[in-house]
Amino acid sequence: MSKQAPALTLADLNAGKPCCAPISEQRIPAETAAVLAPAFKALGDPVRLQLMSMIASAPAGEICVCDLTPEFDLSGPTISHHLKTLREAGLVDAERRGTWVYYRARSGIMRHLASLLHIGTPASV
Amino acid sequence: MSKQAPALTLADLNAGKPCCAPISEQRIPAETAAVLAPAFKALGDPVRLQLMSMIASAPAGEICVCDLTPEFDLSGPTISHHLKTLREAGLVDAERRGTWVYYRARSGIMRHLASLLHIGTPASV
DNA sequence: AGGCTGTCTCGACGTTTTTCGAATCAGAGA
DNA sequence: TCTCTGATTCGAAAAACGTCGAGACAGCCT
Repeated sequence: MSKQAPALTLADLNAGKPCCAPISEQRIPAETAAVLAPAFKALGDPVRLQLMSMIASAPAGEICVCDLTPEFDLSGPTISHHLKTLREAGLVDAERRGTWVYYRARSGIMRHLASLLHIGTPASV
Repeated sequence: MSKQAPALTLADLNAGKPCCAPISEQRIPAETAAVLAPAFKALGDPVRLQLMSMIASAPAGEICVCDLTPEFDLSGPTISHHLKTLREAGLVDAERRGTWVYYRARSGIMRHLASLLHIGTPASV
């Protein structure tokens, strides 16, 4: 699974605490930024953002690659590559069942990212 | 390659509605993804994520470039380039006052992005 | 077994991004 | 005016990225 050996991963961050301070309340240190940035980067492509949305909003909580691919004017390998990026960013999990592979969102991570971006009420800033 | 001028911008999206459905509740269409992705992409770099955090958490609600630059082992032009990226992504506003330029976060946009990522509270975590 | 289908890996390509130094622009002050 | 400082733009080079076709792998079904 881990091809590289980063000192810290997104999952580690999430495991440590239920959440984190929004970036508007506390300046994030360089190490934290290095761990978080790849997750945002993964969402920073229109295709991956759509994929993430399709996965996260799948009625069954998961969705087959075979349902994802035909929604784009892109080759199978390209979609597979984007899914791998999402996987390596820690945003989704994949599971093979027979011929098909199903993806599901890692909601804890998603919540983590949402909290980071959240800004309190304008007045409280 | 070079696409046509984007018919829609992040600011437009935000102006339309106070917020939007989280991607976990509703699959986002391609056009929306195309508008949103650049914002996440802008946050997808460790330097920019730190810059964003410093700007968003600035006590006065704004911060001078002269206070940002010395915090990194990067050249002035490089920091300036990242700030431009943040600006063009619609995440921050810049204002020149005399010799110095001040940046402030566009909290409406930030809230918008946070809401998008937010996942309700399904039984499974 | 053999073939078929769905998914992923590999190698390659053109494009985009990150970074720098040099040059330029904007304003303050002598 | 002329100079100094802060910030941005310009031009270039290396690295990373998005995309593809070809091939490999995994699990069905005759």
